[in-house]
Amino acid sequence: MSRILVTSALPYINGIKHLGNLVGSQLPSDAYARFMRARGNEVMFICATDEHGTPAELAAAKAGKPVADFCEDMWQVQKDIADGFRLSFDFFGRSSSERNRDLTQHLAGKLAENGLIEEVSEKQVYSHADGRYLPDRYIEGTCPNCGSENARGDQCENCTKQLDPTDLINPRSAISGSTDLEVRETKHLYLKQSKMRDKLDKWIDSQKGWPILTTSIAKKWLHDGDGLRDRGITRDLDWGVPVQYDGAPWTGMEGKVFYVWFDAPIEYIAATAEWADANGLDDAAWESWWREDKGADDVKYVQFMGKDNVPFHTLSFPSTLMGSGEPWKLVDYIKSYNWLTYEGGKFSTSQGRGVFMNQALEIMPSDYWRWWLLSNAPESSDSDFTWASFQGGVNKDLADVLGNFVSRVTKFCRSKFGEVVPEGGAYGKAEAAVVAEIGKRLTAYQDHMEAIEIRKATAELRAIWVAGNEYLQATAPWSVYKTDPDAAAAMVRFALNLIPLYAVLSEPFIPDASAKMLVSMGAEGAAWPTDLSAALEALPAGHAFTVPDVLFAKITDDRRVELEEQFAGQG
RNA sequence: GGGCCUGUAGCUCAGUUGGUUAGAGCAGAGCGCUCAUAACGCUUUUGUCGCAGGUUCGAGUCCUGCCGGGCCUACCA
Repeated sequence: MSRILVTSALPYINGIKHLGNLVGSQLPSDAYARFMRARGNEVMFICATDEHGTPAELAAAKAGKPVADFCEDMWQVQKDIADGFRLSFDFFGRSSSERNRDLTQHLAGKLAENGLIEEVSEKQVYSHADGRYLPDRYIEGTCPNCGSENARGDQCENCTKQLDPTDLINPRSAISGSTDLEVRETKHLYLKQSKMRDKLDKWIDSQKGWPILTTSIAKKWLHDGDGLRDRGITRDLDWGVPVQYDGAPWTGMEGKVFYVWFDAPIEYIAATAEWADANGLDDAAWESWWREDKGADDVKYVQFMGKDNVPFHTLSFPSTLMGSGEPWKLVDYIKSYNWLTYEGGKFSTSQGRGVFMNQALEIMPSDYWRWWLLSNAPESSDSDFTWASFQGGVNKDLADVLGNFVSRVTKFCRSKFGEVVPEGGAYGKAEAAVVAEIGKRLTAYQDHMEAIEIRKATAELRAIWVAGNEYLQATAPWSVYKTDPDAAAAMVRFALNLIPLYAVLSEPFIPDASAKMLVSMGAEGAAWPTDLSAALEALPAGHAFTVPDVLFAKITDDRRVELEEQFAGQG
């Protein structure tokens, strides 16, 4: 048994996320966490909302709410959706928590003690009309390069040229449109990541088997140009972790907060502390997951995220933890995902294109989404969501292969023997062959899950389901029953026993259906099999069960067309 | 501009350190079964492995160039 710490990238607070965000971190991390728990490991699975930064303030303003209230409301919305998708977080925290404020300030203080924080004076654009400093991308104007009138302060989308806000001709605020802008001198703290470069480089080199996507992005940042650059970790905002606090070694930082990307990953730790608080545990409980001097030395820590998050998790966050000089647990494996596209294009919040998490739950059960998304996870490259593919995957895999298997076995038994596991006959060669086949598949399935090769794992799981149908077809108990009811009884008994096995093995992907299967078979306590033969005799003759309702209703062509139209968007 | 990823059957993808007739699922075709959500099983068609060179006894796998798709490029998160 191992102790495994799993974190999913934190969803940003400003709105409801779409399916691409779900499949890029929360869903695979959940399947992994569930699998690891099922195998008997001690798992701590953490997620939280990422609440700070300019977009949150603007979203709150748009909603006409104080930002703290807005975040509290949105946290609840996201929490409910996470529950709807059966995301089994041990704790779903908030980066605006007191725990995170304290920890962020603490780590910043340590970094300062170790000479890794530098005060830099820089020029920032201030908008009088908006009453705030504007991040580069919130300034728009005419591109000096191509003349496009909608260039942003960080880059012109038309000609892709990198820009500085001061390069723009006729700059205006993207928020209010105001041209009443002023360049002000303002001081900020920088994290001297450049001093950490060699250490980070060695650390990354020492990691085995990280996805290419993860290491190549990290290496690029480490070695591109002059190498890893220092990074500003404070902002002129109201909403965030204050830079000023008791004993802070900085003056002149009043009214500033830490940059959201500095405090967000720290929330992984803080959320674990929030978990301890919520469960009435002391600090030792969460420290045993995060402090190598307090029990975390045997923890395996796995992070899940979309590829956009990789630089922060491979470089910035490790810089923070290493630079503190304290024995914080560093990540052992970073699983990163590509993007999910929608019907060949991008998901678009502004154009209402694609499916968002709340909508998804309104139209289909979570198991359907979990299965399709995970069996098509963008692991090696971007993958495309289409309604046709979704319909095909759900109908074929879930309804036909698994659902119908359960249905045909239980209904056949009911009609010939009643709703009890039948007595008589004995397992023979055919059953041994299935045990051998499933045993081989199960090993492959487990290996793929250990390696976090989710798509491959789902393919093996599916093959395990198929083995049940093959068995029935080969042995044909409906025909054997006519001449040898005892032999047929043994076949049915074996097939019925496959159902709780399938339920247990499928739980990481389709927890609701899995639970239904166990309940209908009266096998709620079924555990992950260590001995397959024994597991397939777990339901003894005479054990009562109930024929379950249809586990997965199919998606009709009409419904699919309807959904295609409903989600086509305006764009 | 630079960097990374990617291009394998109609579709979605596997193909380990280069090694015998290139695989799976879906879709198509045929057969079988009739317990079941017209479900299941078996058999089966299709590939100049993006293009052009090169290395090698041998390349989908390595090298070079080109073409196509995607992503990143540090103040959105």
